[in-house]
Amino acid sequence: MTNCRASGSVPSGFLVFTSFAPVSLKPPFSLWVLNRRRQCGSFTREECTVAGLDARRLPSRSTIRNEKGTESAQQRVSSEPRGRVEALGVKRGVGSDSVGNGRRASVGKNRRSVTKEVQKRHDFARGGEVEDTQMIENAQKRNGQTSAGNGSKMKSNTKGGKGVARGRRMSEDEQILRGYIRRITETGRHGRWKDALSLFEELKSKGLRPGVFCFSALISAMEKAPGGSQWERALEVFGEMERRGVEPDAVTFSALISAMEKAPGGSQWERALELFEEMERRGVKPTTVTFSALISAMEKAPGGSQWKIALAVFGEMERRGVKPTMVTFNALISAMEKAPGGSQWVRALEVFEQMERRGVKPTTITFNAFISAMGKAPGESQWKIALAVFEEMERRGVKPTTVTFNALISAMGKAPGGSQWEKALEVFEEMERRGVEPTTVTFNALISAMEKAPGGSQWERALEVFGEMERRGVEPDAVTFSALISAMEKAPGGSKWERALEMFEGMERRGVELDVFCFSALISVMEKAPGGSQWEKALEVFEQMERRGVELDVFCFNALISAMEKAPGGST
DNA sequence: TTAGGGTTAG
Repeated sequence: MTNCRASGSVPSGFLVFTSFAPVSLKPPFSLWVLNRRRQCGSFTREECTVAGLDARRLPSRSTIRNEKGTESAQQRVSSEPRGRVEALGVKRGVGSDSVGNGRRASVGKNRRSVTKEVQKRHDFARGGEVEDTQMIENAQKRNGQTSAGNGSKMKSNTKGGKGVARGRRMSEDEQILRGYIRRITETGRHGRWKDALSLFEELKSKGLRPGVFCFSALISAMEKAPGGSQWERALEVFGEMERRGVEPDAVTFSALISAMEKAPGGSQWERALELFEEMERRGVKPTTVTFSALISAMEKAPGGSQWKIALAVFGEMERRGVKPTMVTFNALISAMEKAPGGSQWVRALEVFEQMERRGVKPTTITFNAFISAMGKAPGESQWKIALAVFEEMERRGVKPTTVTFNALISAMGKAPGGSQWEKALEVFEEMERRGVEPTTVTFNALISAMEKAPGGSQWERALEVFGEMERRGVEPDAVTFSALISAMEKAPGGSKWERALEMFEGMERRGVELDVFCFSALISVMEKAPGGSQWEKALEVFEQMERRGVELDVFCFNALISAMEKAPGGST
């Protein structure tokens, strides 16, 4: 990729990164995150603010105990956004025993607050190879037995619970149940959460009793629903699990935390932390996966990552001797990458170094996250480092993918003053030479790079890129159009507002969602119309946005204010 | 038989 080689001023080789001032990975709040309830009294308002929490809302441990001794985890975890879930209800065919109903049924009944006892049972359950019919467990509970010292391989019993069978034979029920679990997992992986729920209902209707594996699989299916849309239902499933007295394990909690991570519009990161705490209360030991999922939930917090907490979680993981893996480091780099304003790009670099020192091998995903972090550096993208990272990737034989090239194009596009738009095109050409398939995201990044070229000089090229996209049948989306409209705004000699309007109408024709980005861009286009502001049109656009119920933000107001300022004679 | 990581727009 000689075309994209960093210029002579770029330090070659990866050693350049060690020249940065070391940044400690041990944050001051590592303990705080995990024991925040116990310790909150000693924390400053600032610490709480940084963590996104209201100090006044942090109850003391004793308050929680006295409040309601029998309060269930489900209540604590999902008390707020319940309205919507209830309004939606659970799909047809789900009986009274279903996840949609009786969420509170566990309250005060089966809830055991003594975590040790729970853990014993938990250990027992995990120690046995199968427990999903719950029969063994239930029988044990009835008999008041515990798992102490029972390390033998337990096999599930037949229906009726006559004694515990030892040996390799699996009951028919159990085979059927395993089949269901496999299918729930499979449908879940394909995003078919409704099918997963139906299977769950079906197995119950056959008299099979779901256990921890089955519930975890179902929660995981909810977690994998497209767009993270079923995160609340994941909590509901957890509620049913509780109600049935099935003890969740580390896998259950990890899946739940992961569901919080994927919530649309940014993660439910506070709930993820609460789930983690609940896990602690019950004595369920978090694993590498749990911690990684938690870091990811911090990464995806709305409005930019909760990067400090992500570091704190990492620190806690270290303290406990839970070994971070490549996935953990990738999540941590991403959390640095998504810090508000791209402020933590140096830390992304530090995490990468840390990873290297530990002998954890970076993969394509690591490098992608890393390149992306360079592209987001505040003020000006660190495009030279991004290129150096790419070269290093090559040197190590780590294969770049579409995502790699997309991140690289974006980093070029964001170079100071839009100076690297040509390099963005070169990266694209290189991608083509290698037969790496460009996607909508690729073209969007490219259009955006053209839009940012100095003096709006490449507005026509932005249109050309769009034409190419069309020619290839790559579907444009809202991002494409808002970048295009912005390119029209920047044309030298005044915006091409008529073209922009055309694009906007094109969006509607194609059924592309009109979001606040494209409305704001269109308002700005009107403001910059040649010969003075088309302020009346700007106002019209704004009104249309309101009529359509598009959520307004600071950018669209700013755009409107700018347009009004230019109205002749101060008539508005 | 159950759990974790990467890309685009003002």
